[in-house]
Amino acid sequence: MPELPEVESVRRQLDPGLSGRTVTDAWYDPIPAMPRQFLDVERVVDRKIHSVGRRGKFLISPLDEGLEVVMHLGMTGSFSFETNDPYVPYVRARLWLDDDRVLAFRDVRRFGRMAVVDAGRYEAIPTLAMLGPEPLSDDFDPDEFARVLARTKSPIKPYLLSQRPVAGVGNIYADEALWLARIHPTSRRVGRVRAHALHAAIRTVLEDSIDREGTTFRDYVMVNGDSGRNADFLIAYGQEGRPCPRCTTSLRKIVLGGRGTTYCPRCQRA
DNA sequence: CACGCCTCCTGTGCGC
DNA sequence: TGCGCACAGGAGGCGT
Repeated sequence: MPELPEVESVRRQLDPGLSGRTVTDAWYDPIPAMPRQFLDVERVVDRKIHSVGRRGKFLISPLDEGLEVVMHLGMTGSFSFETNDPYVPYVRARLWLDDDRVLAFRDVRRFGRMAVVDAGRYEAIPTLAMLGPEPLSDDFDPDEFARVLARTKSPIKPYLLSQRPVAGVGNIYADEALWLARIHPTSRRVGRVRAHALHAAIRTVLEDSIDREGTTFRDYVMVNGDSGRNADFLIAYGQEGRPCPRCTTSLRKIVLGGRGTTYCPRCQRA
């Protein structure tokens, strides 16, 4: 569930707590079944964290010595600074800091990831290596977006989820943006005009959600434990059977690329 | 080589 | 009440 607005909200709380801190020790839960969940994490020890940045859904922190730590929340990941609470289940990794605080990475489903890499070397993280432009930056250009969409034969929604045409859009905001731009999720031909509408819609739904600190259904919380406030504002995602706010047609749910997909069959034309 | 499908993981909620 | 199963959806990998 963490998509760009949720990761950005986490980043904003993580940055002041981690910037300038040196990691004094690191631990992670070694899972034979998922050997790639943690990659070279021990290299973070004795390194100073300069800042906490973000690309798409990835948190990226520059360290000393030309290193970076790359973190991904997966489906259920969350960060917190440990307190004296008796027992917090599903903590998969901990970083001890030089101000005596301990950063805990909690992740029920183990889809999250943490890796230390040479800065900018993302061969071990293919989605990051192929990541599309940052949607809220000038790198996300409407005309270029239209050209990229024109080149693919994939249905638009699964293509958005690939992170290649634009970074950070997941299942929730794909449904929201497609609804706003009036594009059918299975559409294989998105022309220039609709590409421009989708470009604007993606920015709108992401910015609005960031303003509300993300969408919480169950697992997503920020570093301070608070939930995001965007769930009450969703129009399409999870709203199957409710009337479309534009045309009152009942919203329909289908499975597309293995993902639940909700849209308005009347105003989102194929 | 782009694309579509399966898999990883675990808790939840539903139908029977 | 209990059981079994579909479902949730991030990204990685593999077959076509």
